[in-house]
Amino acid sequence: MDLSAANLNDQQLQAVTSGEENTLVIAGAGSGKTKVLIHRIAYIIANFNVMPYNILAVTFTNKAANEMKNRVQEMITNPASGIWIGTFHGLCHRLLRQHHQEAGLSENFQILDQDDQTKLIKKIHASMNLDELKWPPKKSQAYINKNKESGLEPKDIVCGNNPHEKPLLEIYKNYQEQCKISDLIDFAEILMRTYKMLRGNDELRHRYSEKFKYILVDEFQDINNIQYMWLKALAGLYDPEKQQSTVMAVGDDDQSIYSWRGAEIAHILSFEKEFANVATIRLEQNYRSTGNILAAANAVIERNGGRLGKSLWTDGDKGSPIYIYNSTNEIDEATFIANQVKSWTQNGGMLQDAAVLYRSNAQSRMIEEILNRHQIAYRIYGGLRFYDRSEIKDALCYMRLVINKDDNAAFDRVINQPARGIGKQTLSSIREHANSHRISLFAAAKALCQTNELTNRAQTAVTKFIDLIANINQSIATKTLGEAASVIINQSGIVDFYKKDKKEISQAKLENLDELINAAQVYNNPDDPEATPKLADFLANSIIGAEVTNEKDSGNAIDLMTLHAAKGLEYSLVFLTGLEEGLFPHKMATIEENRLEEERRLCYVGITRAKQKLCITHASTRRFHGSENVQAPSRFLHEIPPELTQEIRVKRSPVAHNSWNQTAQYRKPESPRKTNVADRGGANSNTFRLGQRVQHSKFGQGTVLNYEGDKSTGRVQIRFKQGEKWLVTSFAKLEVLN
DNA sequence: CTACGCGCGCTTTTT
DNA sequence: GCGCGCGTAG
Repeated sequence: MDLSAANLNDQQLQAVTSGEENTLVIAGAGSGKTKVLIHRIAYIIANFNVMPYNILAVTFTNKAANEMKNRVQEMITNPASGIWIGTFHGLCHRLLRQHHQEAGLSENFQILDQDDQTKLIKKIHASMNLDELKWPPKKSQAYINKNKESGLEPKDIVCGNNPHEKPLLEIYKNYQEQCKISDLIDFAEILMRTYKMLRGNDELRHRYSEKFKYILVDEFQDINNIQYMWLKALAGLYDPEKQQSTVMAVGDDDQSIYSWRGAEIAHILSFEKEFANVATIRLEQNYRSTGNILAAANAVIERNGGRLGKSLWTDGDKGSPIYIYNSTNEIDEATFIANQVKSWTQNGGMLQDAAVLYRSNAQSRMIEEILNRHQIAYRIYGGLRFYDRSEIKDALCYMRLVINKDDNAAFDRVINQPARGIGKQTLSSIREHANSHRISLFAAAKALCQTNELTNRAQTAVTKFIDLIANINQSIATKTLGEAASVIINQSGIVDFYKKDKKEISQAKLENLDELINAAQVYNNPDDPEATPKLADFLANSIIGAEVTNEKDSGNAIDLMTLHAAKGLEYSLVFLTGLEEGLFPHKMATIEENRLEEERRLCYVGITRAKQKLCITHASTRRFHGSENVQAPSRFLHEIPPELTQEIRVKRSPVAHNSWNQTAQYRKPESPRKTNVADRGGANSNTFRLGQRVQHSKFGQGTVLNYEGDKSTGRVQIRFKQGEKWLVTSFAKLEVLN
């Protein structure tokens, strides 16, 4: 295979062409790790006399998996379809579907997402009469997931009479029972069950470890216990007498930011110890950022202890200094960003080459508001996913119920959506009957109707619902997936429900439902593209296989996102905001040293997103949870050598906190993507006049006292009953009354 | 059943 | 300050 065209540096080449030994690639930010991974795959196929189906490549996100699939496809001439490329969850799910019997699941098992899981746990708490204050459902959820991530089922846990754990274990048991009744498995269970299936089934384990002669794992620093054990099982480590797979683990200990999700960097060390003959290669040459940015990143991350050790370098220029701006408050911070973005675009920069990063989502509000005010288009990256929208989840739950009437989570969600007269009382009778007979809610509902144990009205409504599901089930029997989706969505009543409502939002929901039908029509099982698409696969895929859509058209807009969401991305211009003690590093993380180190890694991730220009901001005061706080600069700011930085001071008219009301006129965007809509006010003239009467959706009627600018760009002061407010007219939705 | 009002809590969230 | 979840009123 000719690699000369690939332009690999020595270390990259060494990784790509390593032989049959296991390899650990410590890949710094921007060091070309995806390039190494895909060239490695092509190299294996060309040089090791194996077929694509002998290769397994694992990632964490669907986005990464899809990117790898596409790039591999481009590189190799014989079709890559045989390669298993996917996320841990996607690949495990594929194994479970293929071997559902061995895994103890039925053919159409479905997946309980995080939301469903929380709801189910709450129901269990209620049925156990637990005090929600003493036993927060969140704690139970964490307990269950943590144990599953360690591979512990309830039967594996010994807690004796420990009063702190005993009820949790009881909840875990009940939860598992409920999942079993409903034929549902949660995210953690996908992994645990696959691992247990492989561990407990020698024939199956041998088959797959022989199949996957080469295994590649991306983002290895994020791997959790069960994922690591799964890898060991597939690589043949539990079968020392057999030939073992060749594993390449690629990761960056400095970018481990998901320990709170169970990721453990220690697995990198375990990998070096437990796998035979591990060669470690470091990719330290950075092709992304300027010298100053890398120097800052290195200086910050050096403060962490216990690193594997790595120092990024570039043969490019130092570039501009790292700009630091100390704002008076968060309004000033956002205004500064808006102005900087303006001069960036005025100097020929593109909006989509810029990003604003923040530690927590709440910080985006003010930035959105000011960007709106300045007519700068932005997108929130990592907002609500298509499949998380309520109408879509409702539709999916109808589909789930149609293929499996025992799916309690689905039953719960749609039994009275749209409202069909089945109230709390009726539901609790159903639930009680289901719990005492250990049957599903659907079965319980049916039983209660047959024995006339409900009020007449309730019985009629419940019977109607049961018949509805049965009828739909019948009518889709011979239909294609797309037709079935359409039938289910239309007959369920959700379409009529939204059609009756003339609000804009309902219209959008109807469009989303159409889009879902569309998705069903074009769906093909990525694991088995030849097969006739099945509803069960489509449903599962919508939960674990769907890429987090950040809307089709990226358009010319600046990206706003959390630091966590930024991992893996790069921008010419990056604003790193809110570098203040308590916010970043976050207060909750400053108590323990290891959590502080994770915050520092997060900072490292943030800095290394920037290609050319990095702008760090911190506010002297910031409004939080409703009150104003004095903010000290983040310790991370002091960790950047001053010679790399340049403090920015701007001439500005003082922006006092209350000079205009910063929240009253804020309206939450309905879509993750948001571009500016100028002049949403309902009036026809483009200016206000003093004394004009106006109507505001929240504050009621008021009188215009003062105004600045016109309706599309300005703001207006209005006296309402509850006081005087400055509102930004482009989004205050004011109606002129006279 | 829906609409409103009150109280609580509040980091990040690949699947 | 805002959203949510729960409780009560209509």
